[in-house]
Amino acid sequence: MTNAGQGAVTAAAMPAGTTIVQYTQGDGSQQFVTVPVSISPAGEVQAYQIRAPSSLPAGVVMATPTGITSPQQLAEESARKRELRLMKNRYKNREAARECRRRKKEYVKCLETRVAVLEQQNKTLIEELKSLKELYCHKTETE
DNA sequence: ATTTGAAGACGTCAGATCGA
DNA sequence: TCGATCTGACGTCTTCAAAT
Repeated sequence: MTNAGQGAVTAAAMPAGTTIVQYTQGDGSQQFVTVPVSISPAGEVQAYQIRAPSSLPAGVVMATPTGITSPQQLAEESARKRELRLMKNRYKNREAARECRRRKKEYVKCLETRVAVLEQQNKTLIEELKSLKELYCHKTETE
């Protein structure tokens, strides 16, 4: 594990040319993503350096390449970028879906509460109408 | 104890919407 | 126009009660 210093980020080397990047979110929770990198036999990250772009959420860092020249490397690099972007999208989407479901549940709960209140009001009004009718009938009978 | 079906939670993708 | 966000739809997994 190496610590990049920005937002408590750590990276663990994986066997198949990937690394697991651990990052801390704004709320302090830990998240993990796998990122393809080239690792030297000594376990050092060779083709990437760690930096923290402003477009990422607080605590998230992204690996960027250094010294890439050939078209093949460029293609690999864009594929890696695409993969990283998709991973980020998936993560955000996951969170958004959770939040969406939470809001939906809350909304349904609110509606149910409103239905209960309105049903109670309806009952009360029916009772009131009933007693007023009785009162009216009684009055007309005595006249 | 095992099986089965319903209900709920979750992750993912695609499309809609909105603000810069 | 483009990126970010929201949400509906779909498939999968888990849990739990009822049936066998």
